[in-house]
This record gives sequence, C-alpha cells and structure tokens, in this order.
Amino acid sequence: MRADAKKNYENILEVASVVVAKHGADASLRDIARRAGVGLGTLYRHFPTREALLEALLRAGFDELTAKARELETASSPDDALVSWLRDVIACAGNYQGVVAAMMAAMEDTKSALHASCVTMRTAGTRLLTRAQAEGLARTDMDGDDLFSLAAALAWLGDQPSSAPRAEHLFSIIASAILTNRASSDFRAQPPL
Amino acid sequence: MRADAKKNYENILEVASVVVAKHGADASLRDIARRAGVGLGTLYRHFPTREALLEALLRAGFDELTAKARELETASSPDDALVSWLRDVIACAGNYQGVVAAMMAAMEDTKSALHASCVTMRTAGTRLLTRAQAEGLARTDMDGDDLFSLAAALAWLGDQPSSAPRAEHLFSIIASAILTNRASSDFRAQPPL
DNA sequence: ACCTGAACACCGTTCAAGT
DNA sequence: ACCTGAACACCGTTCAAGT
Repeated sequence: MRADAKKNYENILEVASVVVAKHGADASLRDIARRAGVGLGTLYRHFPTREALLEALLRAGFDELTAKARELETASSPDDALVSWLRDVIACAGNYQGVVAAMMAAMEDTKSALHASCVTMRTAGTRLLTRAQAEGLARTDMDGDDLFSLAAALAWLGDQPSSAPRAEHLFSIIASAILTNRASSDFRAQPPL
Repeated sequence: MRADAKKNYENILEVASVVVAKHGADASLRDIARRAGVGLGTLYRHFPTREALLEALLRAGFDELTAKARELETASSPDDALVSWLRDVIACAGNYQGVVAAMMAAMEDTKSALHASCVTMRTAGTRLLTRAQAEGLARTDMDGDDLFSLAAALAWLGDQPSSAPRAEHLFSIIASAILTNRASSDFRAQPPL
C-alpha cells in the first residue's frame, strides 16, 4: 500500500471510530469522508461496504475477545469463564450502538465482511458453553447459536435508552437462565462485599 | 372529517399495512404515499410522524392485548397467564419488523405517538407479573420494566433472520428465568402430547 | 378543509476524469 | 495506483399554491 493511501486508510478509521461511536452503526459515510478530508470514493475504495468499515473498527476488540476466551478456558472455572466472557462480548458490541444488528445480519450472510468475525465469536462462546455444560454448570438444552442470540439481545437492550440503565440486571436474569445452580446475585458486575 | 379525507386516511393505512409488513418500520413514507395514490403532504397531514402511522397500524393489536390481559387475570393461573400474554405481545410486535425498536424509543419519549400504548402495555404486563410474584410463581427481583425489556428483546430476536428460527426456544429459555419452579419445556407453543 | 407536489437538504453508490 | 467529486436515484420534511 502506498504511503498516502495508508495514511488515508488510518485517518478514515480514526474519524469513523469517533463518528460511529457518537451516531451509531448507521452513521453517514459521507459525513465520515468529509470529516476525514477525503473524497467519498476514497472511503469506498478502502471500505467497499459499511460492514467492511465496521469490521475494521471492531477487529481489535474481537481479537481481544478471542484471546480472552482461550485464556479463560484454562484460568477460570467453567461457569465463571462463561459469564465473564459473555459480559465482555456484550460490552464490546456496546461500544458502537447498532452494531449488534449488523452482526446478527452478518451471521446469515457469508459474503459480509463481518461474517468471519462473528462466526469466530460464536465458536469461542460455544466452547465455553460446552465446557460448562459438561460439568453440569450450564443448561444442556441450548447451543452456541442460542448463546450468541442471547448475548446479542442483551447488547441490543444496552443500546436502547429505556433498558440501558437496567442492562446489568437484565444480564443477571438471563445469566441465571443459562447457568444452573447459581443465584442471580452471583452475576453482578461488582460482587457484594 | 370530510368523506374524501376519511377515504384517504383509510387508504393510506391499508397500503401502509402492506408496505410496512414487507419492508419493516423504516419503510419509505414516500413509497406508501405513492402506492396509496395520495400526495406526500396528505400522508403527513393524517400522520404527522412515523410513530403516528405505526401507532395506527398497531392500535387494533394493542387493544386486543389489553383486553386479553384483563381476561387472563381471572381466567388463568397466574403463571400461565403471564407466559401466554407475553407470547402474544411478542407475536404482535413481530407483525411488523423493526417496530419493537420504535416502541422502546417511545417508552422514553413522552411526546411519541406510541408512548401511551407502550405504557399501557407495560402496565398490563406488570399486573400479570405482580400477580404471579404474589403467588411465588415468578422471580421477585424483577419489575414491569424488566418484563417489558425482555419481551422487547425476544421480539427483536424474532426480527433477526439468524435467530428467528429459534425464537420459540429462546422464549422458553427466558420464560424459565422469569417463572420459578417450572421446567423450560412447559413453555413450548405446542405442548407435548 | 383538504390536497398536491415542488423545493430543500440530506443519503448511498458508482464511475469518468484527473494526478 | 490512487484520489476526487459530480451524477444518479433515492430519502424525510416543509409549505406555497391550488380546489
């Protein structure tokens, strides 16, 4: 990649991060190009689709989540690992409002730039779920797809102004449905002293 | 209302029902006006905001749900009533994809044309929840807002192609978190023979 | 009273023309 | 190789002009 092209690429990404954080995943691409000081065609050259841009924005977070899943698989008890990872996935998707809808759409669209990342995410979650199920710590009538859907639903609730303030509580309710033999209060972000 | 105005009103509503059912709550208002054979200003006159149009589309279903809640309060056991009503609320919101996001936004916006309907809905749900809680059939660490949020999340999952096929199962998972002392299999749409 | 549609300020997407 | 921005076909919203 030529030096000027690389600079444009990184500039667009940086501006997009700010704009998408403020206006959500449906932010105007024109606006991003304008603020980045590049032509609209340049944005499209580097990011042929909106999903490609979102994927670039989310990549770092996704990589972290994948690493964290691997780490948790050996470092924590199966149920703590699952809950902790789930919370992080939801927090990651919550960085940019509206992105969770794009992720759900990408699950069904093999050609989406977000598809691979989402499948990787689901696979990592499935492993943590299976491990918890094997030890009788998670309900056995659900699979990785269900887990991914529930995580997405919680991320979506975090995007909605009317439910965002209760996001933690809603998380604990759903977590208590996934995990077995655990009190709902076990899933609070700050555990009681 | 003049006869011609009334005819326009009803015509718009009928066309909107078809278009919104097919293209979701973000369907083009221009398109609806065009198909209804009226000027764009006429649509805006009758429905000053998109929410006003959605409210008109949903009113019948909302009224049914309110009536059903009242009926269930005397006709069914508290837990069956709650689960049955919840399923109907979700089905109602699922008639037009994307409408659940508008409903969530309306909860926070007193001036929204959907606000009153949503509050009514939440109140009806709260009564059914409280009744179940009083008999020890529903978890006591949640309120009507939580119930509304969980119902909205399930409706949203029903809108997503990747989770829609598992909507029933996801419903049973969340229902099992709300109700106490009930097996998840109790919440299937078609009970086992 | 009610209706119409042009006008305005925006989009996403493509692509010929430039360097 | 890469960039630009005009061009096209759409939006939502408003409002002067018509009947």
